[in-house]
Amino acid sequence: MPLVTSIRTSTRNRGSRRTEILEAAAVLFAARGFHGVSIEDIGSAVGISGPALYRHFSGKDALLAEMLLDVSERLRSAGAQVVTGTGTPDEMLDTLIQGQIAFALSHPALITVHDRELGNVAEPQRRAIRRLQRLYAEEWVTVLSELHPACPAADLRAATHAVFGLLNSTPHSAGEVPHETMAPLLHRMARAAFAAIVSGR
Amino acid sequence: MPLVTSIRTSTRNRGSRRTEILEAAAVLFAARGFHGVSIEDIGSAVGISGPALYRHFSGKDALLAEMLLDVSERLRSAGAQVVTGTGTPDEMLDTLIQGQIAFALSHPALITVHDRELGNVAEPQRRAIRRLQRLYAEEWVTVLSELHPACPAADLRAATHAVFGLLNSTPHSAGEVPHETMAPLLHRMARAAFAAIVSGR
DNA sequence: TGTGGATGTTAGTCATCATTAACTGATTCG
DNA sequence: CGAATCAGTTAATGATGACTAACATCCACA
Repeated sequence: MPLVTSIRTSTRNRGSRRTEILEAAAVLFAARGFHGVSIEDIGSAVGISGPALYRHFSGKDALLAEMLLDVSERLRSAGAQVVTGTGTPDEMLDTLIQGQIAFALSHPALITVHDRELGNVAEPQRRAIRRLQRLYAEEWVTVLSELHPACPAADLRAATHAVFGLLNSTPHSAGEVPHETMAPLLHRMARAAFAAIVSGR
Repeated sequence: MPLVTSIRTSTRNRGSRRTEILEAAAVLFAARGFHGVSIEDIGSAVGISGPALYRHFSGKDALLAEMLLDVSERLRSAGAQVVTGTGTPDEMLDTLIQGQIAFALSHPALITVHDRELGNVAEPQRRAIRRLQRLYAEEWVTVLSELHPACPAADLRAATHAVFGLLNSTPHSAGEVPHETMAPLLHRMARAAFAAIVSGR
């Protein structure tokens, strides 16, 4: 019995509820972990209550899976666009870094959930998410390998994950520094970290 | 009815069971999150079953709290020793980085739990853990502020957390590269990242 | 020798939670 | 105007899980 009858006039607001739920769930999952959040919690965060979620998702697991799949896909496709496009490897790396920073700063909860909760996704979709994550990381590694041809790919992979850790730290140290300061700071640190890969003492 | 009667001869192995439990729990918490692990899971991981844990800890919450308190305390005290000792700021920073890397490489599960699960600790002890974490970070900031006197403390704090993210990434990208390669790589990247704090383009 | 404490065990208990059922009001569209 | 579909609601249901109770061993030691 929705007391507030739909304010939205027409077109039925396609999918807005789904994304609204996904966003609220991301914040809750980031704060308390997947198993620490109940269906009722998520529902009441968007003003509906409990089992109404099943009108939009087939279950809690499916909700998490879709969230992670969506994030992984967005990152990977943004990355692919960079690598496909024109530019020197150096410029590509800058663009990749900038994209990751922009995403981490604007969707901190999603980033947090993204690298914490994969273990709670069941096997059919787990593999798909892992694959997208791997593809995304491989794009970074490909660019890096042009800048450091002598460096073993395994090291480049490790360095990439380390820089992901650096860039994704924003959700944890959030609020203290404005984005306009944070973004260039992180960018410089990431560039410098990559430049230090070379094993020259 | 312990079929295997105590192999340990004497002195009752003070507290060995406690630490054994803490270590097993850390691995499980890191993999599936605090709420994703049951008391029964932890018990069977150390060969006892379920409620036997209550002979060692007053509850699941207390177990997590003690785990985080212990890690935070170990890191902070190691950090304090560095800062108190002699040496140039540059050397101190190297020592701090080295200590963090050594800890992250040898206790990946603890590091993971440490920066994920604070939100699941209740308020009396949450504050204590936060305090230790803050003190530890402040030690890094103090050293950094001698190297970058012109830089605002807030930026140094953000940079410190970013480097924590970089160094603590090891658990996620583990196994691919041997420690002997990983440790110096991370060290170089961390040093370079800190050197890039200076806002000079 | 036998008593007490430390450690376990198994069998409840009580809450919480994901999911399903049954039912209701609106909107759209023929 | 209906009838269908969408998007909610509240009330079960069934599992799981934290914690407690009652009971058993073993070891140290007086």
